Amino acid sequence: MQMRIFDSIQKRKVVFEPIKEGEVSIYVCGPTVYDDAHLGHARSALSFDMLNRTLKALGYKVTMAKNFTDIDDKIINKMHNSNKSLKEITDYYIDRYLSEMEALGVKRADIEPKATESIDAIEQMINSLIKKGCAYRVDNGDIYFDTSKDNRYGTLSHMVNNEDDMQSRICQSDQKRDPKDFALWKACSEPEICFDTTLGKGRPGWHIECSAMIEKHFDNKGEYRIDIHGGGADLLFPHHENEASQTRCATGCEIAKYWMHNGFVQIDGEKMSKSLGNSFFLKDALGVYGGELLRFYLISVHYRNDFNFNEEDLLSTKKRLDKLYRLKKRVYGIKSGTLDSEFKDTLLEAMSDDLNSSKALSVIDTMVSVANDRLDKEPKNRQFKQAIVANIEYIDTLMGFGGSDPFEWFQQGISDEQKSKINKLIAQRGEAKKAKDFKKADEIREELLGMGVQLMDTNEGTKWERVDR
RNA sequence: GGCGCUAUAGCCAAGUGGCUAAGGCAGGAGCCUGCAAAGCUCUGAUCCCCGGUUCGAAUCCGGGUGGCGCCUCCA
Repeated sequence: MQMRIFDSIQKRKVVFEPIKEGEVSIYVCGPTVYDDAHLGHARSALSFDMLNRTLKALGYKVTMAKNFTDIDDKIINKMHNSNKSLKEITDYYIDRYLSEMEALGVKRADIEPKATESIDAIEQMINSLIKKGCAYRVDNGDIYFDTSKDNRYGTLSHMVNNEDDMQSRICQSDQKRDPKDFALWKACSEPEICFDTTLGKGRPGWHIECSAMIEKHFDNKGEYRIDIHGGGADLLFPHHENEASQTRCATGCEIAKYWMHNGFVQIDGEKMSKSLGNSFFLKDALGVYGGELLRFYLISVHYRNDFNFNEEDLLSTKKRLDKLYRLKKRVYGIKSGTLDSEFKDTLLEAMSDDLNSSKALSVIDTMVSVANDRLDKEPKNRQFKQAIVANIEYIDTLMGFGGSDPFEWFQQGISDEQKSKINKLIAQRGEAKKAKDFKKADEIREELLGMGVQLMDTNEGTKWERVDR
């Protein structure tokens, strides 16, 4: 089975062909750690987590890098406003980011470089750019990249720059030779945020870190440095354009063979922003809905499309995931058996087609439906039950959901004390039912429903789930 | 102003030239059940509008209209 991905540069789906047979190198732009992660960070992380899992499932040896930008104007502002050190701020947000990503089931990257720990590579790359005449220093000590030296600048994003228009946007005091030029190195003197290097005292610009980190951590020496470079759709220009240009000028190589960009997240049809006051922090959403549901919801839309986050949709999507867990309850305690190869192939094929997670979910829906039907007809077919267990395990591995305990899933947020009360009432109802006192049995059922507990009489006895109304 | 994305049933959402346009939620009918719930079965779309290309288009091209994004820090 081959992997097909949509390459942002060619603007079409292409068959993925790795630089090295059987291996894939991926670099994804990570967050600037000056604030809590929002749903957009989650979307990006999930998109490339799916890529990672799918490539691994196809048998590739994947090396994935995701950086942390831990030196930046916004962080420095926060430092000045909060009286905290740079490291206190960045450590705090890196920790939070990692634990929130874990809650979403995002696998850790193999390499997690930080800008402040890559100064050597950054310095080396800037020096090399200066040597080649692709960078220049201005009066205040800042160093800029000279975009005019790269005749392929703009070929990545296809941005045609309108000079007249650009004029209005640049700051008058800027000493750039061309509006498109960007800072590689910002001179400064504040000790905590400056690095003493052969470039002078200063700190790196944003774009250079990714190029430098890729040089540092990946060692392909051919035409391309890495296989796939990913990030949010907004990064295509100027960030990725600049990265590509720097690497091209410094090394003569292209930075990445393929580029992938995930779509945006909107909230109730509006762009997320603090000023709008819409709750978009991942921590808030995780607190209310939990990581697994959030993951399931966010991957229900193809990664390249924009995502409109909406609580109503999220809750109807939960019912879809519930169905998987009800099936899991039906095979509870059964040992895993042989995976249904047709199911596995169909699911993996959907994901191999440019991460068509929407289609993958529909493949799972069908598996659940077929399994329920057959379990109704053959309730004692142990081998079939074992296959279902294996199927669900495979879903967990490839898609990253379905791995929780099915009873816990439906009983989240209910204390042991409440549970014993519920069980007592269920037992009482059982007695009433046995005595054919249906009036009393129904009263108890109503009482439980009032407590948010829905009963289900099954062959294996009465089960219950928490219901949200 | 420049560049680009998008428009599929009440809602969410796949499909990008050709059998009956996936799947989920909501709704309706049935089976099952003491009754429910769950589960299963059945049930819904001339694919934004107008032209064009083609034997054939939701799918390609042109023009509208609506929504959105990037061009400034941004996932």
